[in-house]
Amino acid sequence: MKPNVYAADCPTRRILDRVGDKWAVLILLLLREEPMRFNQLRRTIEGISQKMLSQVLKSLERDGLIKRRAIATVPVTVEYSITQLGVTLAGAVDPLRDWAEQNLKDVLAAQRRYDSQQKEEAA
Amino acid sequence: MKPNVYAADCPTRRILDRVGDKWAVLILLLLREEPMRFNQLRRTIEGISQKMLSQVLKSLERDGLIKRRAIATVPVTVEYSITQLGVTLAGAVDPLRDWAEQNLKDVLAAQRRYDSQQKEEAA
DNA sequence: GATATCTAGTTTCTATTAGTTACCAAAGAA
DNA sequence: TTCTTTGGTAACTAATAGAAACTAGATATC
Repeated sequence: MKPNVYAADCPTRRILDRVGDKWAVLILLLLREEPMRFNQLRRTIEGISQKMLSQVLKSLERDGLIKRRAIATVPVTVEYSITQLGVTLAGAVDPLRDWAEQNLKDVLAAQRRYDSQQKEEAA
Repeated sequence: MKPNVYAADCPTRRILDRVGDKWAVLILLLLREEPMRFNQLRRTIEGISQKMLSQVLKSLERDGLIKRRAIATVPVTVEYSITQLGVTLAGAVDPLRDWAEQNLKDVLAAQRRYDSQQKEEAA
């Protein structure tokens, strides 16, 4: 009864797409360390815009992976924290991050090989 | 000496982006099962266009994750197969796929909760 | 002989999405 | 008075994903 991950309508693929999100995983890993506020996240993640951050936080909350808590201070404080479900997903992402760190050199070397061969063929 | 995954120029993030690619992981998992030809892949992966398939195959080859082998038949046959490096990456993706399969129900439930609450607030 | 088929792509164009910039309200500080 | 802070939103633009048509070269069909 294995779901067919290659079919267009496979619900598992919807989740893989979600995880594939450029910023989502980064945010999840950060919030696993400690709860954080909106602008704190923005400053930590280089290159993310307010709009994207707001958007991704909303979708992560919708998926039940993080929690949003607004505190009535002035100006208002909004704290984001990871949920139990989010922690398990972050755990599943760890092997991937480890792989990236261990194999980065090999990938870069492969890219250089490929690029120099392409240049050769063009000449 | 931990790389800062949250910095814009972190090379590890380049790889996470790569893995985050919608089709790349799907193709990698397929080729781990058995080598496949271009149109065979296209038919198996529902919803992928020829352009995207061609593009993703090229970038996977560039990263040294798959191999391309053209056989001089008529019409020409091109076989794609996974490399050793690709196998290790696919292995790191497995926990993610397992997580998706196990927790899909919870995610969908969270989405329904969120959506109905939004509708309530709008009313 | 003209047309259709297979292969593995590329080209062109459009729709969607990602990202940038400017702006909002409310309150405190300079 | 203007500037800064909070956590966003609205409008706009750049980048990318995807749809559809086209390519080549040889073989099969009408």
